[in-house]
Amino acid sequence: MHPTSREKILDVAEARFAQRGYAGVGLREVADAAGLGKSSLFHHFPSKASLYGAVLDRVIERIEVRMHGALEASGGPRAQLSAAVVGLVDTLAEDPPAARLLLRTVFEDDDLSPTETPELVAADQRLDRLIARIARVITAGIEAGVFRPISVPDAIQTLIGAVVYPFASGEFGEKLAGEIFSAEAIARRKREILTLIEHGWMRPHSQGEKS
Amino acid sequence: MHPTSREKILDVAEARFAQRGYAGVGLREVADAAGLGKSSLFHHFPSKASLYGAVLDRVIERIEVRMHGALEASGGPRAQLSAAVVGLVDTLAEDPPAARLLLRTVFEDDDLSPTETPELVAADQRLDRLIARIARVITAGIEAGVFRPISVPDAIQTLIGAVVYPFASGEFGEKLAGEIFSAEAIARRKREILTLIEHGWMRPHSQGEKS
DNA sequence: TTGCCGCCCGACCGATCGGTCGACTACAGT
DNA sequence: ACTGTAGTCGACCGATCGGTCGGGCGGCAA
Repeated sequence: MHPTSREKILDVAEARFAQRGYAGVGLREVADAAGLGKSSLFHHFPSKASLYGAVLDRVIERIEVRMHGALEASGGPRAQLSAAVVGLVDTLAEDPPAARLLLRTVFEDDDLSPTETPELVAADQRLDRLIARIARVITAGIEAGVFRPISVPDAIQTLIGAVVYPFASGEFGEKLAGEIFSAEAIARRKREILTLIEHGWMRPHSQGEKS
Repeated sequence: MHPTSREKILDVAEARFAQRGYAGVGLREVADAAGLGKSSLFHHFPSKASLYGAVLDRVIERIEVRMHGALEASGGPRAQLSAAVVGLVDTLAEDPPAARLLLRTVFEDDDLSPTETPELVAADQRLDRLIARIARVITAGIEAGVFRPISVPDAIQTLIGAVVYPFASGEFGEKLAGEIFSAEAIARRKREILTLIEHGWMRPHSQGEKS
């Protein structure tokens, strides 16, 4: 309802960090947008890096929650991976700044990685667990003969690039393909990825396979 | 041999902008790395935005040169698109900061787009022409029945995400898949994209098609 | 020799950066 | 009524930001 100040700060910080990047956003700007004085930010977060970490952790947590069910659901690796991709797309679509924030974070390995901010290492670990789970599903699919013997890390990189980037592409993407977050665009993205997985990674379908 | 000061500035600025982003890089840092005083930068570029634009334009120009031949070569759309992708991967591999710089630029639409820096609009136009050419090849492939009737803008977005992102993923990508710019990694990326295109976008191969 | 010009420099400008400090308010427990 | 505490604030800190200015230095033409 009335979001707490902390949540309000996280919301505006997420949008700003996604739009202008870590170095490009001033705490003054965040505070103003949250309706607070700059000093008040430091009562909720000890530093700028910590605020960024908290924002990032919250985003990754949302994705984790959404993909958890899909990855552990019954059904073969094929169904699990498809459901996970759909869940990821849905999460990114519901939280428009998320995709850009994630990719920007990957690019900031210099400014952010060496930092020992606890929120950042928490977010890192969360992401590692999530990726490990996806890798496990793909590996299982290969061993079961459902997937071609592809390189798992490269497949994950392709997945990230093909799923996350379009939702982070902003004005450029809109000039190319129209409204990014429209229902049709989201559906097109799911179809694009799913057919790519289907034809590119799966073996030609033989009857009686568990999907 | 002895690069001119202007080229030296462009080189170090490209690396720095890719690593830390537009807002994250100070001109002092660029000048020092180029072995110059900060004031000297302004004798070669009138502003920071102009320097960024010149860096970006040079990167896009390299890609344009490399892909031009592939896109206009004889052979069907299938061969043209494959050659173009290979050319893009090679260019990104030879100029490691390029991928990250390109994606970062896409994300900076706020700080950079409204700017009327001539170098930036030149880079923009260059990129537009390149994308239009790729779109034309894919469209031709669909009309010729070689490709499935896919959404061309979405296919291009997928291509950008799957080709460019992995080379921009830095430490994260290396933790996942090892050295990004090793010869093997580059070969794996080509294979990954090519098979994805082959199975995901092309119609099942019938004899006698011009490839 | 003179004068010009491309290149480089240190000093300086106002603005903004992340972060600190001390004080003030409102409410909780006792 | 007293005290502690969570939350907010404006003023202030040193550092750095992009950018300007005036002058120095070396080669080249007249």
